[in-house]
Amino acid sequence: MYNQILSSLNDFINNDLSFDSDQKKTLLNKHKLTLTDSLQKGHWTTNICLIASNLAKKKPQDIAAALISKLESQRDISKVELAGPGFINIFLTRKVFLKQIDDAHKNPNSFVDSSRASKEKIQIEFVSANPTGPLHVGHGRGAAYGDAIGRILQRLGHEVSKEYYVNDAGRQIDILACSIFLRKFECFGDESFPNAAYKGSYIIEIAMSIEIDEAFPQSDKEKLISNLSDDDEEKIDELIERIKTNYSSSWLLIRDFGLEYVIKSIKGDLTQFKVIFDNWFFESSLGELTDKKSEISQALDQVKKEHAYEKNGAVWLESTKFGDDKDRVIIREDGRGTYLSADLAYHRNKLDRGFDTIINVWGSDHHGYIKRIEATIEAMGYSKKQMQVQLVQFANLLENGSKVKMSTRSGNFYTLKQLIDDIGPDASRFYYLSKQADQHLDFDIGVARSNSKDNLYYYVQYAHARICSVEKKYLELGMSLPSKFNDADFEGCDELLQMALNAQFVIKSSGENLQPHIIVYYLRDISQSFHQFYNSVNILNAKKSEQNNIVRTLMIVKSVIASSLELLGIEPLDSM
RNA sequence: GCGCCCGUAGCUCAGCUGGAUAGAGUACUUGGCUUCGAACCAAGGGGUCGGGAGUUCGAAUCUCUCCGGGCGUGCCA
Repeated sequence: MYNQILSSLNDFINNDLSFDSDQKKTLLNKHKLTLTDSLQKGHWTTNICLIASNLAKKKPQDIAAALISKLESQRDISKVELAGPGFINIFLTRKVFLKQIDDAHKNPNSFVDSSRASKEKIQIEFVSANPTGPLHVGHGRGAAYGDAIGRILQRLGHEVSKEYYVNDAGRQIDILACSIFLRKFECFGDESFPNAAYKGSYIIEIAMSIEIDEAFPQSDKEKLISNLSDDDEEKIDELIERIKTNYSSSWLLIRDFGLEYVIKSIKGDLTQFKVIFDNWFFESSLGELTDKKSEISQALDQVKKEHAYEKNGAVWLESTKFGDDKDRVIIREDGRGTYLSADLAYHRNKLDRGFDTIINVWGSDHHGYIKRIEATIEAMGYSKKQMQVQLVQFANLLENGSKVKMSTRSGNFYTLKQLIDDIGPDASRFYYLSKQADQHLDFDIGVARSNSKDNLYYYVQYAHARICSVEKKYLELGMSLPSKFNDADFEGCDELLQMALNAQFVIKSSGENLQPHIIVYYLRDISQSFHQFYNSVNILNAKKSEQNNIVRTLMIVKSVIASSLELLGIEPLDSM
C-alpha cells in the first residue's frame, strides 16, 4: 500500500500541479507519507499540501481538493480527509488495512521506498580499546552501540563489516610489557610499584602464567631499579629502555605473551557480550616507519609530497588547510611517528578497501580528534564525507542511586565481564542502548537487576513472554494459530496493529540516524500498548471470529518485539 | 580564549531532517486478580520546553544572543 500511495502522490506532483521543475523537485524530496499515530487520523497521512502551499504561496486547502479526489478514486481507499493545518489523512478499507499487515508480516521491507532504496558497503569500527587490560563498563557502551548499529544497517540491506582496531604498537604496549616484567621478577613492592605502570591484578595473573628461562639475579634487580627519575613518566620510560636493552629475549617473550593474553581476554568478554567482529586489524601490520616500503611509510610519503613541511626537526601535516585548528606533527623530532601517523595510514587502508562509508565509534573525549582525522583524509585525497564519527559518552554506573566507585589508577575498576556476570548480556545491552549514545547515561545496576516496574527491560520481555504463554495455552486447547486476518468487524486490535506496522519506519529511522535508542523507546511503547490491550480483552472466551484476529494480532506483535530486540542483540524470552 | 555537547513535569528521560492537543517512566493518591502470566492495568493532579530576540501561515525543533552545566583543546594514545 505504501508504494502504491506514494506513486499516486508523486504522480500528483508531476502531472497535476502547475509547478516549475525546481518546485517539483523540492516537493518530491520533502514530502512525507507516514503512518498516523492514531486511527482517528486514518491510516496514512501526508504533509504534501503543507509543503506545496509554502512553495506556491497558496492555501493548503486550495491544493488539497484535487489530491483528495484523486486519492478517493482509488479502490483500496475508503475516505480521504483534510485535517489540522493541512494534512491529508487517508483511510484504507478495513480489508486492505488488515491485508497490509499480513503482507508486512511476511515481508518486513514492504514499506521500503523502492525509488530511493540504496545498498551500501559500510564498515563500522568500534571498541578498539587498547589491549593493555580488561574491558571496563565504559567500553561496554561502545560495544553495544556499534554492534546494534551493525545489525540495524544490515537489516536495512547494507553490507556491514565490523572491525576492531588493535593498538598493538607503541608506548602503551611497552608499559604493559614492562609492568608484567616488574611483577614477574618482583622488582618492586606493592607500595613502591611505579605509578605509571599498570597496577591491576590481571598483570600479576599474566606474570604468573609466563615461563621464562633467563636468569635474573638479585644484583641485576638492584641495578635495574637504581637511579631512576622521580618523575612517573620518565621513570617508566627509563625502566622500559633498560629492560629492552639488557633482557631483550625476556622482553620480547613477555610482550608477545602479555599482548596475546589480553587480546584473548578481550575477545572472550566480547563473545560473552555477543559482539563478534568480522575483522581484527593490528596497528603493527602497518609496519615501521624505518621500513620505506611499509604501509605507514607510504601513506606518510603520499601526504608529505604536498601537504607537509619540516619545522623544529619534526614533520608537520598542514591540516589547517583542511579545516583543522592547527597543524599537526606526524613525525617526531626523534624520527618516531605519532599516533596520528598510524591513524592516517589506517584510514587510508580502510578507504582503499572500497567501503562507501566508514563509521568510527569513538569515546566522546576524542571529539577534538575528529577535525584532525578529517583533515588527514582530505590531505590524502579522499572525501571526509566518506567517514562518519559517532561519539559515545561514558556511562555512569550507579547502584540504587549512588555512584559505583571506579578507580583506574589502582586497577580496581568494574569490568565489562563483571557487569555481564551480574545482570546478563541482554539486560546490559538494553540499558546501554536506552539513551542516545553521545549523551551521558546513568546506568543503575540495582534497577537492571530488580524485577520491579522500574525495570524497563523486563517490562518489554514480559510482553513477549506473555504472548508466548497465550499462544501455548491456545495450542493446548487444540486450536491452531491463524495464518491471516478474517473480516470480522471487531476493531479492538487496530490501534495496536497500526503501531506494529510502524516498526519498519522506526527501524529505518534508527538506521539512518545511527541511533538504536529509537528502537528501545519503540519497544517500550509497543509493549505498553500490548499490556493495555491484553488487560482489555478476554482472549480465550472471545467469539471465534474475533478470537482469530486477536490471536493473529498477538502473533504479529510478538514477532515485531522479537525482531526489534534481535536488532539490539537481545534474545527475546519465551518465559521468565 | 576557541571548539563540540547538554538544559523539556519533583526526579530519570523521549520528542529536535519545522507541523495536528508537548509525551513516557518514576514518585504521590485511589481502584482492579475464584478463568488466558498482577514482573500487569485503570483513574487523578503535575510544564514560562533555561531567559530573550529573530525567521515562518506554524518553533521544544531552525538562526542569533545571554545564563547555567559537561567535555576537548600534547612532538599522549
